[in-house]
Amino acid sequence: MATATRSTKYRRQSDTDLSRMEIMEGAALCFEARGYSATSLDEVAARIASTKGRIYHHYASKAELFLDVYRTGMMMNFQAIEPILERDMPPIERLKAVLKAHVMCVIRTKAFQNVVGQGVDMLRHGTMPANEHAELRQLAQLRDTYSEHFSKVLEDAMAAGDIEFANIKIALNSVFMCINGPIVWFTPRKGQDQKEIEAVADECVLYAIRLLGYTGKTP
Amino acid sequence: MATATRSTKYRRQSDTDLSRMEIMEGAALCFEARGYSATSLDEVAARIASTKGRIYHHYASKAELFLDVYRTGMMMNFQAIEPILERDMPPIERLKAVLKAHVMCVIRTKAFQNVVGQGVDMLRHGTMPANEHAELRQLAQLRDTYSEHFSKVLEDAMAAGDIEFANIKIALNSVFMCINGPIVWFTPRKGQDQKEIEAVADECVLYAIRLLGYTGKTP
DNA sequence: ACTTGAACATACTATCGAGTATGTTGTCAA
DNA sequence: TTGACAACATACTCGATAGTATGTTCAAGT
Repeated sequence: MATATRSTKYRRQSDTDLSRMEIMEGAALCFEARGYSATSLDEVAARIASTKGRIYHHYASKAELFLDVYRTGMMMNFQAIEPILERDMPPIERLKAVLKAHVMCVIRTKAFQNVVGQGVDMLRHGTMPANEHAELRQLAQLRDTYSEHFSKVLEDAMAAGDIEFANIKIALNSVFMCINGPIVWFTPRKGQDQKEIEAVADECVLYAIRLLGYTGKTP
Repeated sequence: MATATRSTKYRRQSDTDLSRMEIMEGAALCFEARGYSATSLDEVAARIASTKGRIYHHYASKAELFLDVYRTGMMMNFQAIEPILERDMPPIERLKAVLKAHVMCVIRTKAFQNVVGQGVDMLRHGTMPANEHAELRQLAQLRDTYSEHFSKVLEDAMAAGDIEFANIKIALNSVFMCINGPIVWFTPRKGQDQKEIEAVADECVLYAIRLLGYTGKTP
């Protein structure tokens, strides 16, 4: 019986997760298109051919839904780069690989990454109700951790003499602006296959490492 | 009498412009902080220690106010770079100068530039009431013209052999992401003088031209 | 002095959307 | 089979805010 109960529980949990993911995907698209506050939950519901009741069954508030999309977007980023951080390779190659993985991830999860950006802004400007503000701060720490990973990779490559920059804060910000660019300007074309997308990503990575003073050869 | 009438008219026009500018500055700060739709006109009014009545005396709608801020932001950009475009100088130097001027301008007019960004997004995603949509398109054309100026400067520098890139659209987008970065991440410190701000701008420009393959010497 | 109109402020309306309360359906366990 | 509960849908409430209608002030023209 214990087994039966547990399997049931798991299946249900799985169903719930699926439903929440569907809601999040609709929400991410709406938030991306119109921004957090301009998006009504009725719109989100309509996008997934459903109703507001379903959303409120899974989320206590609009803010919680937003935060879940935010968190999920960050998780996608971590999953994209963490395997590479553990691999043993020359710093400059790791840098390239991490940048590439990030760009590919943001292109694939564009809507979610846009929400992440909105979340960062929200914290910066201190909007959003006070009760959810705490979770927003927590998520911002997650973002800082993510940023720290890049800092490390940058410093390693710097120490190896492959790149050079003056102020690491400005350099890192500029790199992020560059590799996050597709979130803003990338629009998927019809019939655009994986190869073409990779070509775009490669060019972004090229510009990002050039920005860091990489010349293509180790002098 | 004609003279008197005209001088009166001018003074009044000047007063009106001043009042509108004050409203726009408050609006720009609010829109930057909370986004277009999350910003109420009561907030904007409060920020300039005034009331909604004053805003509606000068603007027919919230959208019109937004569009005026947008337009003003673009004008600021044009005024920053146009003198340089007319100067006679080597392409690479002109490129550097234009980038520097742009960065200084966005730092100085941060809130307005943020609104410009929101306006671009709005057009891209087709939000905003249909009647104002036309003017939004018009403003987007202004933005395209601005972008065209940079394209020209890039191509000249490319022809002179000072920089090189694969796809000009991606390169230009990346450059813009980089030099518009301060709109997102720059926060003015107290007691930060002009010199320090220029140092930040210079570093942004450095990264932007590096991104374009500039090595510092003409090979 | 008095009229006029610009430049506001004040007081109100009407709508939209977040949140809630309640109803319906299907599934599983006992 | 029935009771319970998850997973929704439907139907409401209520506060916030864009927009409007009206009142007030003051400076300039006559």
